[in-house]
Amino acid sequence: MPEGHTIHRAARDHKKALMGHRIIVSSPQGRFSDGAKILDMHVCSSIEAFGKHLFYKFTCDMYLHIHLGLFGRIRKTKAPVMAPLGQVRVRLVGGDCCVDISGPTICAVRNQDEFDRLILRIGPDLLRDDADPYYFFNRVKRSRARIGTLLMDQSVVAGIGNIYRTEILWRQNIHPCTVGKDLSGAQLKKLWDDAKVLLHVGMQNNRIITTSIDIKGKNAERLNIFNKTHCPLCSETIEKIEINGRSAFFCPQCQPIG
DNA sequence: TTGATTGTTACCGG
DNA sequence: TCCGGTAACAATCA
Repeated sequence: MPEGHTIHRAARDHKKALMGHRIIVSSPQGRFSDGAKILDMHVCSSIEAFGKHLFYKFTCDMYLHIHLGLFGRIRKTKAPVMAPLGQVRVRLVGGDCCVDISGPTICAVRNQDEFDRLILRIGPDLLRDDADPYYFFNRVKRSRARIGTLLMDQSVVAGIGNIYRTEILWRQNIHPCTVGKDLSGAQLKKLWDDAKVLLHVGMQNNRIITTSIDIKGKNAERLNIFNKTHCPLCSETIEKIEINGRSAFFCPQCQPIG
């Protein structure tokens, strides 16, 4: 479910609902009792997203670190608090808000030092104002890896997942197997700018939208070629390949190998 | 029951 | 040192 926009959206929403409140952190299924005990009843002082990582900071100077992985979900509900739905690992209750987190691959309590080291590993985040595009350009230009691999490497650029990878490369007419070194500065600048726009659109709408078709229609197509059979531009048959174990799609006509 | 899935890390071999 | 492949982990749905 989550690419970068999901996490940043959650951070924004949860800030309004949880910050400044005393928070009860619990593990309804008893699957994360260590974190729950440490953070019980402290005030939430900030919530921030870095790429796909989410950090809730508490006044006891500890962070709750969440990464949803492939299957994780965040559900926010209003009081009264209901029985948890599915395998809820952590529940945050404060103000009139209840946040349930299920299926995360990372769900841990961090101190300041651990937080600082984690942040260093994360590349420029397309959804953060402080993101440095030149770091991304340089990493790609020096690399012999395929751009399809590099876009998913969160130390190169943070926030892009499997669906955005396919869609962004199609929009820029770049074959996913093109080697990083072979891309021009102009191509990389367009790639960065487009990715940034798409992630912001995703955050606004709370869903991935990469088509320019009217997004208000309920049945409007929201993706161009991901999981599709034909290219919406040239009608060519879309090809499916695996890159680093994940499916990638491309149009052989619109995305010639560079 | 099986397979697929909007993710990441560790480890190994070339 | 870089890059690709594999396994492991997570939860849900068709």
